[in-house]
Amino acid sequence: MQTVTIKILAEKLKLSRSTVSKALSDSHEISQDTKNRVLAMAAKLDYAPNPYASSLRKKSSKTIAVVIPEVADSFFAQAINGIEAVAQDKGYHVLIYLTHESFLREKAIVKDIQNGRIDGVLMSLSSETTSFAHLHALAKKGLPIVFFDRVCPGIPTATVTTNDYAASYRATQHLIDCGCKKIVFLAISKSLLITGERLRGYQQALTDNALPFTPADILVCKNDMAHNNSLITKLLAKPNRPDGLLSSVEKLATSIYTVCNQLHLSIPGQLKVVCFSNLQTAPLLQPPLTTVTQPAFAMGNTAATILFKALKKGTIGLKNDSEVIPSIMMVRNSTEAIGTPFTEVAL
Amino acid sequence: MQTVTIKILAEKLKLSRSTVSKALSDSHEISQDTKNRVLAMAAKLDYAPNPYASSLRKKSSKTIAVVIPEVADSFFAQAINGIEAVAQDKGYHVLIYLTHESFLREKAIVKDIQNGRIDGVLMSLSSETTSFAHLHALAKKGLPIVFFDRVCPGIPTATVTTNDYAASYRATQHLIDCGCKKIVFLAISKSLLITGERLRGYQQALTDNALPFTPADILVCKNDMAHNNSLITKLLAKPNRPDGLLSSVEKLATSIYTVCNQLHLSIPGQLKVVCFSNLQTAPLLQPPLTTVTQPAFAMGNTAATILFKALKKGTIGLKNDSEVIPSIMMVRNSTEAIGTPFTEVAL
DNA sequence: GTGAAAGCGCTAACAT
DNA sequence: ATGTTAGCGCTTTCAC
Repeated sequence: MQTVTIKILAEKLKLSRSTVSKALSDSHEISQDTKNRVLAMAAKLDYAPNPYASSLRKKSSKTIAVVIPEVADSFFAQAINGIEAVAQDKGYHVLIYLTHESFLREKAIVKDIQNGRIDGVLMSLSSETTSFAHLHALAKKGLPIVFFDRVCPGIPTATVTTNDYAASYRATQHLIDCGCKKIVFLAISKSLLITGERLRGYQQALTDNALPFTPADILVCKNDMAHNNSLITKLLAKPNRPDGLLSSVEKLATSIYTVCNQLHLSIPGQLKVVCFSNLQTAPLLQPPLTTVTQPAFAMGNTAATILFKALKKGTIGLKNDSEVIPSIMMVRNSTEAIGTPFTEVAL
Repeated sequence: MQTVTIKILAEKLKLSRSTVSKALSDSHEISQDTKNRVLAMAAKLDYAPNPYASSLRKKSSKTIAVVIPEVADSFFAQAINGIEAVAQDKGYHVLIYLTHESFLREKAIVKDIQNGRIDGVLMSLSSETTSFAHLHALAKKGLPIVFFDRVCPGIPTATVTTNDYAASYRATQHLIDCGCKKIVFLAISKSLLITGERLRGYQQALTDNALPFTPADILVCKNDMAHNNSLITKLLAKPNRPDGLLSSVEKLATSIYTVCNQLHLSIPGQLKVVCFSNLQTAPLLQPPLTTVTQPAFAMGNTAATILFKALKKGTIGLKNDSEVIPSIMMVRNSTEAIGTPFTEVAL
């Protein structure tokens, strides 16, 4: 089966290729009459332009890359929806790359997209990433990058984050208000900026309430559920176990609840729990989980909007502007006694 | 900044472009010595091949499209992981397109990927899709397609599904075994083949147990949570409300639980619930949810494997083979009294 | 308003 | 083993 090209259209219409090309892109130098004829023939023959020929020539591909750790995570899934909404609107294609929290994969992916395949990048770092040479190399190519959520330090470009420090401070304060004396902070990385911010908020709240803090109050988990479950089991089986947990990672909520079930620890009676999480099912868990809910859709949407604006203007490199979209705390029964009405706290 | 091309490499090395090209692709007609020199220079100048030039010339792009309804859904998120694992392994890129259950979007997307941008398609239909002309057009172009989960009838190509009929029969039987006399079946579409299969299993189980069935026992929901909640509220507020629900869609579990909370209906006391769902949090809900869990990762993985096999062989069109990977039923407290141990049922 | 011609960067015949 | 040449399909000067 013969693929229909501009050349074929031109022959059928007894026009030159350039005229057909211009007509298809609605150039003002082509008469309306000719445009109509060309469009009609294109429709009739079901002509579809070859995107690679076009990209090669124009040095732009109408494609962006989204590089994220996971897709089976409510935050990133919702962020993708936000990105996709803008992309479909602007006629862009979205290549999705998953690092699975692996630094090596991230490096390989970043290297792989440096060759002109894409016009821009939306990215959230892997939890393992502590060196940034691969990203500096990417930025140096002049490829527009917008980091969202897990941003990269030291690269002068646009970022979209939420108010991690304030949210974490507020969540910790809430645990303290609920009577917690010993709160452990859970993370999956020590290096991510976002972890640092959340940790800082947590520590400041402790300090402001004259509560002690020791490095042992930070539990660093991995991207491995079995391993995390055993870490958390160890933590909660101790005689001097904490009476509050602040998890900076959505996926750890599952581990915490599972372990508490196994140990017959009651939430919130013996342990109060707050989790940074966008889980749809948070209100339906046993007990309903108090969450810091991030504006995932909006963050993806905003990041994409910034990127497309830069692409449109043809800016080489992006302004160093940082959007911050606030999170919301949803107070539920994992921190307060049964019967307390649900409260939503702006941050 | 000058992008490094084969031409530049050739000039620096005082070789011809074709020699460099062949050396880079490790052709046997090039001496080891030359290969080494070329590779060294390529590394030194940080040469990256232009994928569009290559795609244009070779008429293959090392890119596949994944067309699915949603990404914020455990089944599809896990399926993507399965697909991505194979794609990364084979060096393919993955374009993700979301239909959001809209037929119009699906048509637009399918049209958009028909132009040689991609080498193959993995697809799961939108719930609105009832006409298949756009997909026949796609198939006619000779583009390899593998349908998974929500397959398209009438297109002779490979498919990957789970044992929907058997799973649904077994789940219904389980509800009946738990004492249900009036079971309502929830779906988001009447047209999807998969819905039909699940409905068939449900009806057969009713018949085999001499239970009546009326069309009113099917509740067709939409892609709109507020609307679904009100539909389900209407269903459960009736005096002759059902005593069992079989939901063929993951996202409806949230609605069912939310409505039951509002109506103070106890699960499983007054209503027993089974849901086709891959939710990680199913065991942690109040009460733990009995699910039919689909092999999402394996289905994505298998679909991708079949596609890549076809791409490798250069088969025009795919064999009409259908893989079926069984689901598992996880019996939890939404169907059985508290205290009953968790049971896993092979299907 | 239309056409001729060059070239994006790469690959694959076909020489040598 | 290396080089010459043509061309993938499209866009874009530049000429008429």
